[in-house]
Amino acid sequence: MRDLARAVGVQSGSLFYHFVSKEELLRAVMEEGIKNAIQAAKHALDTHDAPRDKLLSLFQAHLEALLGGEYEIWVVVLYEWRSLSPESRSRLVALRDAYEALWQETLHEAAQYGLVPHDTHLFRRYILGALNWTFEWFHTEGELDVHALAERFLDFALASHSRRTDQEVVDGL
Amino acid sequence: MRDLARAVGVQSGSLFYHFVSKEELLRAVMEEGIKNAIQAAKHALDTHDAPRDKLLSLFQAHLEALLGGEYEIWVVVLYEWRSLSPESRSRLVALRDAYEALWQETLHEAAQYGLVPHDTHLFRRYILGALNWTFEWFHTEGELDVHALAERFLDFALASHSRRTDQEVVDGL
DNA sequence: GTCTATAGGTAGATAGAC
DNA sequence: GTCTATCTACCTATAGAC
Repeated sequence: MRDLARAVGVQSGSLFYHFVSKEELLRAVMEEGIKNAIQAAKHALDTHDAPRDKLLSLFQAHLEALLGGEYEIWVVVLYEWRSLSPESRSRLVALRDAYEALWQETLHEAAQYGLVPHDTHLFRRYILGALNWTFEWFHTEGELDVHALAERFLDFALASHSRRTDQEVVDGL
Repeated sequence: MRDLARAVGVQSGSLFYHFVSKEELLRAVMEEGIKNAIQAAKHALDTHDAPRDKLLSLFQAHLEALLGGEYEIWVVVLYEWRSLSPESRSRLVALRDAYEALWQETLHEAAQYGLVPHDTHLFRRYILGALNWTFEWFHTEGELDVHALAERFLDFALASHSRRTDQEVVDGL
């Protein structure tokens, strides 16, 4: 709390006028991060139509949020769940579920076009794991840019399917 | 430190006879975890020959270590790097690199057989991200067992390549 | 090697002046 | 809304007896 107070230029006690406790402040930060991610994902989906384009834009929105510079927000959104009370956690779980529902929907549609495996529930966890873990190593790779990374990871994810011809996809193979 | 002391049945001060500081204890725990993972991975690789079998056994060894019950070790190995001094971190980075080198080697061989993409460096980060993130959700999925999960994730990873015929693989396509 | 006791420091949070 | 001042509790680590 003292570090945060210094960062915004007030005394540590002053923060408790705005947040009743340290945990409430943590929850507020995490909540804002997830809400922003939801908005970014919705915008990405709204501006694309083809299933593969939707998927790529989701990959890009996710990685841009995570790696785009707001390190401090994401380090807590990713790793401070264990510091929350059950009540705070519940509120955030609801938001996270809303975010993952956007993925679920998009993956479900993609699966119907043969782009991804049909077990979209497990595949979603697989993909989001690969994406979230970039937070641990991306900053050490100077040469790679976020958009390029999204495309490479989408290639990895679609591998089997994207190699099939368009006609095969139409045929439902 | 008091919690740990209570868990082993001594007073908190007694722990400092065995470890000069809290950080040294943390480092020792993390080090043991990674060393065990390296041994498990080496054993897995030693007992399999075919590239796909080696890969599957690596997936299984990784997930068994991570999800097999030693929750307390892995929560620190995965998430307490930021608590270490640069010196402690360096020692652990060396160990982690040794572990990842085993993956790199295995993936390189698999790529030569057309099982995985040729950019094994990025693909390794992609796969290990998906695997490590299971730590966040696996315990909530009562029905799934670790070995089955390894197979499903390997399917996701190999998708494109495993669908090709054996002859195509031999031909190097 | 473990104990008791405690030093020295920091944490979250509060009270009341302004 | 922010300040100063401080309370209470906790933390890592140490000293010296056994």
